[in-house]
Amino acid sequence: MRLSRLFAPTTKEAPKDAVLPSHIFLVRGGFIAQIGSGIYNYLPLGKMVLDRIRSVVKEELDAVGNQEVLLGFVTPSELWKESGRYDKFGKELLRFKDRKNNEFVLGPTHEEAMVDLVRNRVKSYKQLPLNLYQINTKFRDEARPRYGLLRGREFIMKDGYSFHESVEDMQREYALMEKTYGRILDRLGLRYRVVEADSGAIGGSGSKEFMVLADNGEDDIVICEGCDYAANIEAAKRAPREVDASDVEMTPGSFHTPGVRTIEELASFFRISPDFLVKAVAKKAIYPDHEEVVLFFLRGSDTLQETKAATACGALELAEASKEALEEAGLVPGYIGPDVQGVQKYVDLELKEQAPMICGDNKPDSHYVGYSFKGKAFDYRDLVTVEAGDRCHRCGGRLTVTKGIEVGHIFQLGTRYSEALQATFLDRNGKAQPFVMGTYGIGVSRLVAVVVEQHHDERGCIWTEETTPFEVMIILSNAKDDTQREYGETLYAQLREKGKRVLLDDRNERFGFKMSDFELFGFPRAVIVGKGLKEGKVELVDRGTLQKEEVSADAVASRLMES
RNA sequence: CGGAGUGUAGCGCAGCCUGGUUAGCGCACCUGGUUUGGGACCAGGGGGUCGAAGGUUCGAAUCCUUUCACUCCGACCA
Repeated sequence: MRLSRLFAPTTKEAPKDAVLPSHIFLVRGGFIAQIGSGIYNYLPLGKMVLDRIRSVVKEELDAVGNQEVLLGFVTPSELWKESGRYDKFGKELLRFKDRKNNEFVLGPTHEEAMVDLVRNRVKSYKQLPLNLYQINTKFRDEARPRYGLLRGREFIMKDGYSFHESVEDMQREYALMEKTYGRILDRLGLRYRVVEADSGAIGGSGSKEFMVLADNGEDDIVICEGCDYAANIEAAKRAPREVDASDVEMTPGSFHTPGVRTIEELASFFRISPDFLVKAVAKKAIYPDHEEVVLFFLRGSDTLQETKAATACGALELAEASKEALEEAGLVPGYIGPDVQGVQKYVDLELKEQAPMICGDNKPDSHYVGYSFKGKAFDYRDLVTVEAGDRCHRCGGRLTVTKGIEVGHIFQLGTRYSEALQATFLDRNGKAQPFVMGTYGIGVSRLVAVVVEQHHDERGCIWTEETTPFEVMIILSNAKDDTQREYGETLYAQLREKGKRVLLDDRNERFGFKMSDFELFGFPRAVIVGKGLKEGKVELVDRGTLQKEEVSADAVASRLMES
């Protein structure tokens, strides 16, 4: 390709709302362009990167026996009603009607569609296992799209679904997918961690996320310094915090505490560590058909993890509970204690058997001192947010918290969808059984941004070998110089003949301009054809290090074929 | 979905408060020339329904109403 012919409009200025390097450089380098909120066009360079990532994904999946299909992007709402997700998915699901008034959705994920494809077509255990995937456009009407390709509304995802006759076989495939996803990310040149995850709305038992480590990540992940434990903060566990209660003495009873409502106020009022206080967190739990106030009790020094809390009470989501809602539920804000009646409540596991504690007394201006959880039958759940410095529940090592970007997610799905959609097969005994399923996703378009997020400098992108649109760029320092031009053309033809993906910058521009574009594009290396050519020399530039190396003009072609 | 902003040339912005001839600036673009190892210079040039609709007015980019889009903070987010 000649740069003079390539549609790659580079700019000096970034769009004013672009903050992340990936967003800035992809737009400035002419890889992508926004067409609507959270919707992007791919220009030739962006499309090349996308295709390279897509083919790495495809190669690795096909190598382990997965089969590619392509499902309709538009899905009849009927299927979503059948699975029960039509109501649950919320506003993210874009719904619309056709001319005949039939309802459709733009697929945000395709469990329903894939199960529908397989049901009544796969009828026997002899046809299992089966792992089908697609690489397709998805649409989620995100409340607030941002960060360029990282959180768009329209995006491209690889989503795979496997069908099995048993949980054991599904788990075998799940493990295989974990390995395969690792290989894909390795090939793309990304540093990542596999972390334990919350299964979320999609349902199912085990799930793991593939997190690319990046400062600008939206997810918090907990990593153990001592072993290989890693988890999304939403699912992270820790060893119970050690609390030394040996020299804490309390005489049980109510205590007048006017105006003391928060944990901080309470701690200074009693001159005691928040470890011995019981924090009551009230939330408005939103269910498909109603809303109600739910209480969560945890140690004063801990923070509620909302995802864990939502899972505990089975709510679709949790929202802030207003003071009025609390009072309506018969609660006394600021003075709520675990023995309160008439409200759904959960207590953190680490409070089990704890004593003595100070908690709300469920009446104004009063706390109860010397409270004991010993023998109390609450609904104990893991509710705390793990923090940096906590101890690993496996090895006791120190836990740290870092930022990551989710690029892959694998689920042990079970029979949730096959049952809902009545997708069954005949087992070895001739009995109808729902398929045991797994589901596996990779954010393909997100990976385009993620590669840049992890590989860039202040001048632009630095593509990895597997992701770069071109392996080498030939820069003619002065395109009007016949000697340079002839040499460059010959080298260009030579490399192309040998199958190299090469871009020739034949534009009549100044040297600095071309170098800046090269750095912005971020191809791994360039040959600079310039003044040294008279002495039979050209230069080889490495984009990563920006180091230049003088090479004999005759030898550069063979040098490039090595890399 | 709450709160706050912004829509003027491809991009970034000024002009609006205080209405008044032909709506400006930088970058980009086109032509000619000089340049050619780090985003050059000179000269000339093209490009705008001022987001849209309605209203006030002799007169609206500017004031008013409605509407649409985009952005930011938050909530939300397999």
